[in-house]
Amino acid sequence: MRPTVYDIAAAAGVSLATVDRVLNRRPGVRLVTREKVEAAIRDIGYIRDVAAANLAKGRVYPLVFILPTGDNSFMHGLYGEVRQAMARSTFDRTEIRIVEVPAFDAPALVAALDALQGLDLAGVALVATDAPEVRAAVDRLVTAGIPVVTLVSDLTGSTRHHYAGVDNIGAGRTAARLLGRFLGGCKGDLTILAGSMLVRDHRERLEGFSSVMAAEFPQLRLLPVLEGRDDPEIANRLISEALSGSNSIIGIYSLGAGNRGLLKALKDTGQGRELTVVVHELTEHTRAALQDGTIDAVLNQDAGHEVRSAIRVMKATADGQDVIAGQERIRLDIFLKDNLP
Amino acid sequence: MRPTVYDIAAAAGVSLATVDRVLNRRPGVRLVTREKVEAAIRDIGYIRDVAAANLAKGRVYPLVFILPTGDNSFMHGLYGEVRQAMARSTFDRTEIRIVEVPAFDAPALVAALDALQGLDLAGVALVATDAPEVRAAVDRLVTAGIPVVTLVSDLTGSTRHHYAGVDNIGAGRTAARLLGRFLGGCKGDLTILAGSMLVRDHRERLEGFSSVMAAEFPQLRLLPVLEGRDDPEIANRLISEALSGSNSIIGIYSLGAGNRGLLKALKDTGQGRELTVVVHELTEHTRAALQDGTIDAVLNQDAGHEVRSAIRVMKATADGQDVIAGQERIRLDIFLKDNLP
DNA sequence: AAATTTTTGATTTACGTACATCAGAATTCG
DNA sequence: CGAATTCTGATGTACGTAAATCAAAAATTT
Repeated sequence: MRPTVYDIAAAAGVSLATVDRVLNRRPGVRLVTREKVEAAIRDIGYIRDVAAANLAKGRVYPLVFILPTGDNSFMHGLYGEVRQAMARSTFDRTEIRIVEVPAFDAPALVAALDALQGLDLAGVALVATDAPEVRAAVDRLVTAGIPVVTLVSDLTGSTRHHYAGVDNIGAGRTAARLLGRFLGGCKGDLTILAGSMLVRDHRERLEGFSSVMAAEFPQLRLLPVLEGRDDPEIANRLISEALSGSNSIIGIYSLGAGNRGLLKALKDTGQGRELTVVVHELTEHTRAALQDGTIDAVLNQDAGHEVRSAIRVMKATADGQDVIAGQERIRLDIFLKDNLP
Repeated sequence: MRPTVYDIAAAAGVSLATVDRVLNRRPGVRLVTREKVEAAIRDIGYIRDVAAANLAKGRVYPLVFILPTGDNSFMHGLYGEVRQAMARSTFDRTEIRIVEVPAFDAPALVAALDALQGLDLAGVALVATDAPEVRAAVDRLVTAGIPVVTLVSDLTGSTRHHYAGVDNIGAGRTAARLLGRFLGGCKGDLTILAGSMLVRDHRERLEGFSSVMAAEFPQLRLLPVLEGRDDPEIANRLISEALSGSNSIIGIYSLGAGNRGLLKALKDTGQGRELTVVVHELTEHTRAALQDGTIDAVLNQDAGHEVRSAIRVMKATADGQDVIAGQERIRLDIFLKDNLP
């Protein structure tokens, strides 16, 4: 049988009350006594039964998700996953609140973060816009003792506890190799569509993509990056213009969202052209395009996994536990038309 | 606040004891009373607090993993993951036992399954060998009320509750497309190395691979399947012979385990030849080979995810709860040298 | 209607932990 | 040394559920 608080008391030769004082960092225990109890805890290998403790405490985990607004399928999916997590809140004792902020808007994000100061939260998850002031605001929350995890896009240099998202440099590199190998030895130009260079994930994908392209596929030339702000309308316009303006484009890498617009442009302007296309994020639109051969590969991050992982990590961090590392690694999914879920 | 058993009692106008009798299917409740209580449960939306219930019951989940012996890295990894799960057993109230059976040995598997009859188990997970007698043995366990999940390789037609593994037909198809596209328009022969056609997962991978090859890459010819029994020694011999015997081989698909032997053959016999290689299962050997360019892609199933998923599903099935479907889907991981974890 | 059986209620203990209260012991201070 | 302070113990309640016991009520049978 797993040892209990009673076993600690017996082993340390103290009363239950004292054990409790030590376990819950309550005052009124002499140093020598405290050490005696802590030694007993180690000796008998006591592990707190979190379920029982939570029951006794009536513990709930108030969590906040700060999500960007945006009319693209990926964000819709992310919202959906958070809402599903809210539906499960009775089971896992969470109380989830969603805070919406405009996309790519650092000041708004900072304001949202600072508004959380002083609230009794078990964790904050945010899709980070990469800016020094955001980093500072995150650090303030961390200093205040609130677990913070970044979601989808990281904020390196900050003191956030965890990042629940994919390795975006690796994603960009992978996209480059897929495009490069799929194109065989063909020579030509590649168009890159990004959302915004303000978010770290997009910058990193581009970085990874460019470096593999330069090193291993020199016959492919990268055209200047188009910024579509993850907006289908803008993406459509930019890609249409690019395709109309050049005949040497043989491939496209879309590293952000708003692929609905890209696909429309491919249908309208790219008609009849032999294009190899790799995009990010599996949505109903990209799935259909993958199936009908309009695009060749989709790189994806599982939003559901990201949200669930973020919640697990925030809860564990909140009560000082550790997590199963392998379980919290967010994988880059590569979808061809043959392995769609 | 979430409703409790007291709220049911009040709502139904009965005593706590009666509520308990209904909730735990204990005898001694008239039909009308039972229905009154059940109506109240629905009305107030009562959900049992499983943590509290388990605490009160002192519940543990005795689980059995039936795993094949075998000297290949994938199985070693699987064992390792189960052992890690055993190390976590205090936390999730499991009591895991591993039963070893010879690989590809249906009678042994049947014997192992039947030996579990009558034991008070919360679940059985097995790597299935696909045979009618195994199916029957699994069905017997299911009939006896024990949750059964298949791991890695499925057993369709049986009444197993769940399959914790990848879609192997899709995996084969994906391998075919990767090989086909990576080879550009080249014409030539492909060698296929399997473990055994006795296990469903290998048969399915081959089936998916063959169908995509036939339909979309007619310039590539498939050589007869080599069966290496997931054994590095045998794989080495078979591949060496194949490469020595033919100069028209331009690609290899290894759909089973034992890739250590394949890699040795590639190094010894395949020296200097331009081969495009796709293999299954990420191990230290295939990882290194991917990195140094010996192989081009690795398809993988995350053994850790499979084991954890199997445990979650068995526990949930054991107490009649449902699971988060998306969380239990085992994905086919595609690794290029750029997205290695 | 009495005797019997079946249902139901009331109450208690337990699971492992948290937390509060109060009395008594040990320590420190003056 | 006694008084004040700090520590420690003993005890009880709570969380939400399970499970057992015994008495009382209701239903059924005779």
